[in-house]
Amino acid sequence: MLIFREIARTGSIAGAARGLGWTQPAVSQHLRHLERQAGTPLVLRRPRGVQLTEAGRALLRHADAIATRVQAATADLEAMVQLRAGTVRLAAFPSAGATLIPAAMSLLAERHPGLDVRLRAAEPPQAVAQLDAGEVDLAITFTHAGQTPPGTGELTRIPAGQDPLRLVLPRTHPSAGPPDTPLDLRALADDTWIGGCERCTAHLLQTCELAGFTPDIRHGTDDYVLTQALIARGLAVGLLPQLALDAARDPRVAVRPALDVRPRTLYVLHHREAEQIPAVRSALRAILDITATHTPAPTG
Amino acid sequence: MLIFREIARTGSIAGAARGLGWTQPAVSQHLRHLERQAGTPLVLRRPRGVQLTEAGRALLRHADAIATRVQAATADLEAMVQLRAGTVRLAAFPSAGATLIPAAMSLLAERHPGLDVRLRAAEPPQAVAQLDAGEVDLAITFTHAGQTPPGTGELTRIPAGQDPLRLVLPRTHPSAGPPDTPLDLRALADDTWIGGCERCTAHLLQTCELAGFTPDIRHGTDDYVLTQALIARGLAVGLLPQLALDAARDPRVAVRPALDVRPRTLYVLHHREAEQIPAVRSALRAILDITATHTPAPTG
DNA sequence: CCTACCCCCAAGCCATACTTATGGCATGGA
DNA sequence: TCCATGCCATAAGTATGGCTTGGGGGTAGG
Repeated sequence: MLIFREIARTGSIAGAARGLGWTQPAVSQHLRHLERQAGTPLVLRRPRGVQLTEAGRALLRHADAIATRVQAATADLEAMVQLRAGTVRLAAFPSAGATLIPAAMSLLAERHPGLDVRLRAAEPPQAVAQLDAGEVDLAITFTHAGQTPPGTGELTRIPAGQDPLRLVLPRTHPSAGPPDTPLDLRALADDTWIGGCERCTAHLLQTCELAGFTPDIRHGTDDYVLTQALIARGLAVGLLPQLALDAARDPRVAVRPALDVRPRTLYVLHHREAEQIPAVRSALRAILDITATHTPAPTG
Repeated sequence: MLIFREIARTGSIAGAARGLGWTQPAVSQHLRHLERQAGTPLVLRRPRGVQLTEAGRALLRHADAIATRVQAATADLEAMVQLRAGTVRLAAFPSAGATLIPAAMSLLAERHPGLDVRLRAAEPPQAVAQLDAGEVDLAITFTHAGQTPPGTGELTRIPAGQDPLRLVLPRTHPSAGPPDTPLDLRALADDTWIGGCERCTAHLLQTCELAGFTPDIRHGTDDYVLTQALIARGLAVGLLPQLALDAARDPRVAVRPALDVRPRTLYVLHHREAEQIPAVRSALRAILDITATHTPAPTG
């Protein structure tokens, strides 16, 4: 095709060969092959070169259109490679989606303004499911200490820092004391508790068992604003991740570090080959850049 | 390209291989090569097959458009090969253009209604020039006996019958006698003559010289209607080809065969390779079919 | 746990395609 | 008229690329 266009452009087979950096017989053979499968001559051989036949002119029109399309295709792909275009779909758990991810998206937009980044909030199990279904490219998830990390088989799991858990109390609570002093869980053994998401509640139960008591969990929600509202009213105490508090801190609650409670670990998950996709790779980099500066590295 | 479309269509490399009649690694290698020059993965390999990436979807759109264009190109070319489309440009001298060629065009239109046949009138030298310039595909020409046939080198010349010359006289002329009885030129040695085109006049002169006299040529035109009008008025006698009389016979003139005057020979000329062009070949056939039935075969 | 499916990798063989070399043909100038 | 120049076609050789076979890893489904 390209050969035929060059023949038409230069008006001779030898000229096309020069233009393509080939020898004259090579071009001649290609033309012959093309004419063979066309079933009709495409050019008339004249002493001073060649002249297109009607069929040749018809083919040339199509060849030009095809060349234009090929050029458009390569331009599109190149734009994606050069990160001037492309889409990345993210699934993140809410508290990360409200803190780390927006920061990463800003960073990414700064680095590559042409990228189209789309975020949807999803708890870890749902995020993994969406990743499996091909609905998102990256999943930002977490696991609490002692829980099995997500990602079955072909998913790549990248640790992305840790998120410490904080005890959240009513300001009026006897243990509401100095904010930066760690508080032993057992001080709240007789309080009313509010749990978080399913896995968070399970972790809370397990942690308290380790501390020697069974918490009286009467409320439950994965909404950290609701949780703090209840706590602010003195209706419960809770164990909230720092990210949730970063996202929305109710000024009416007291926060203290929890003694002997290990942080949750954040992960970014993706399909193994997805890292080769330029837009996905750059998004992953941006996320890891943000998490590296905003959360402590995982300890194990 | 086609391979990638098949992969996208079947959703797996192995499926594409089955569809193409190839083995799976062959398709895999092609895809790898395509991804290499694209610079980004085009599909994600999943356990149950593959899934197109964003770049893959973009490429697929272009590939579909290109495939459509390729299909259109092959359809166009096939239409030309099957004579459902195509153009033939003819140059013919006027008297043939008024008689044989219209008949041939009708025959051709009957055989291949889709063809676009275009005719322009041109005396033999001009017709050859137009053929050389690529302005027409076929030239219908003639030469009188003793003249050198046209066609220099790379042109193919096909004899297409002969066209006898007739003496044309006023009905009142003493020699106007029985129409089918040949008349000796010398009977008109003392008449006033009208010549035709340049080559026809030269032939007239030469023929009369051979007969032993020099004709008194006072008028000249290649318009055979005008010629007959002059003759009808008794202003001259002339030597006209039968085709010219077939085209327009003035009822006021007498026509007799000319004794010892050899007919002119008709030729169809074309570029050697032009015969491979379906539309041109079929037009040539039609013309030869007509001339074969309407004019005697050339004798030499 | 095993089978089936899909994909990748490595090695070998064959075909395609480009090259060099040669000849024919037409044009233009000495 | 002869030679020189360009163009194209053909033929033969070589090498690159591409397809095949054989083997392995991994994941779903029975």
